[in-house]
Amino acid sequence: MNSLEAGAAAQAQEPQTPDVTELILQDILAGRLPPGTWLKQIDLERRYSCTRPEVRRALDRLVQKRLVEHIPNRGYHVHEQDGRRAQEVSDIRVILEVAVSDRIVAKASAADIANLRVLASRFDDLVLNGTMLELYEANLAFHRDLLAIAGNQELVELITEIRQRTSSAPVSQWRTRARIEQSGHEHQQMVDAIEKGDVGHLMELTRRHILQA
Amino acid sequence: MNSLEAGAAAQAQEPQTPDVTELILQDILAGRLPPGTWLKQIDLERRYSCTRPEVRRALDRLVQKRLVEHIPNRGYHVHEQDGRRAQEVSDIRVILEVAVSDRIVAKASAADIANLRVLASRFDDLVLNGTMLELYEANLAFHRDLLAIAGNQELVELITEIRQRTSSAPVSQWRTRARIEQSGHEHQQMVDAIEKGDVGHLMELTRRHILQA
DNA sequence: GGCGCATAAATTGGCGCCAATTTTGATACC
DNA sequence: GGTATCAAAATTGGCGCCAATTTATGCGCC
Repeated sequence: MNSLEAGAAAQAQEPQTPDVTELILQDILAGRLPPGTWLKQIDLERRYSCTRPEVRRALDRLVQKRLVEHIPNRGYHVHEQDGRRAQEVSDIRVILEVAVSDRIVAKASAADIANLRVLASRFDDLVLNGTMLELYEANLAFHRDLLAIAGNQELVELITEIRQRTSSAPVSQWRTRARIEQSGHEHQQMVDAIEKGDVGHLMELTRRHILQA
Repeated sequence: MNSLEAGAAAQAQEPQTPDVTELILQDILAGRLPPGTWLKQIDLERRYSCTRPEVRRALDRLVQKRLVEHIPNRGYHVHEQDGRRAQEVSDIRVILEVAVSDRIVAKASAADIANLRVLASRFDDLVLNGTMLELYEANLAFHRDLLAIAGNQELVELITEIRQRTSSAPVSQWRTRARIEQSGHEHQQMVDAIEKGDVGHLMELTRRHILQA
């Protein structure tokens, strides 16, 4: 009788109402809507087969997320990538993820480690047989589950949010294939460090991984 | 010709369009709309003398900020305070603010220190002659400017956001007048530590200040 | 007298229209 | 030929209405 989908991830995908906000966000993240693109309401309306109010609500939410910029009586456009902001977000990520390294090592169960290995392997597989977006999502999934071990749910949500805030073109964040493979290797090393209980090593790995990812 | 108010704080107050979202947020923070209160669109429409779409946009934004909860076909209500979440947010604050203590000490100029002393004094004055909300804002202002010294603008915004996320009733966060006076005293001590260049002391003061504030 | 049901009231939420502003294009003038 | 001005087209954004769902109320029934 009563609905029980409080969150947004009840099912993997909702074919009924895929939520326009999420669709536009995916297109921005995938690089299909490059920074600077003007988001005309008419175009979006047609592109996503939705109504005007839905488009407007989605745009307003994306403005709140700082992903698009709104200029009154002019329109909405995809926010230009800000080098300084990206650097600042990386710094924040380093501080937080390094700081909870000890909790991760302390709390990680055998099941947690096994799960991380699966996610790390999935990332490695997608290096060869996957799109950039799939790679991006696999990377996100690994880091989400890694952080979740620390036990601070709010922290997981927070970092997911701020990662979206800057990475307007996550596709271009890994420049070379060599760098991607390196990232995958670092994931494995991080899990190794957790298994061995080497907090210091995990901290250093995390720091370098985030700063040059 | 062209507008230059990119942000939202061009002037101290905008008598033209005070933005309903901000008004509702203030009322929630001030405790005038306690947790659990149902926010009927009709009531808000009349209370803030605005139109239906404005109310709806404001509610949607507050849902994004996690301050109100939305139940489809039922309505919006002020989010109940979650003890676990509040604890987690405090933990995050401790990690971040302690982590940038060294940068604050390193970068603080004489002007910065003078400014912090003014803000700390203002807080102390308001302990005697101010409302709880004024006190709350003065406290926020002190911590904002303190963090700003570290040079990471994104960090300042982030902490401002997550502080709003939980403190549905900031009025009740300081239980006794003695605790408030203690907070004011701690502000002064933190500025002293910065002036002396004592990073370790600032870190310890910050940690305690946040955890029991 | 208590419980269940049907009807009515209220509230939410989707949708479209029209005014205000801006941009673009053409025309006339220097 | 370039520039300023004016008009037309396009886009944004405010506003209200009406259907769908839920909640409250009163009536009949057990």
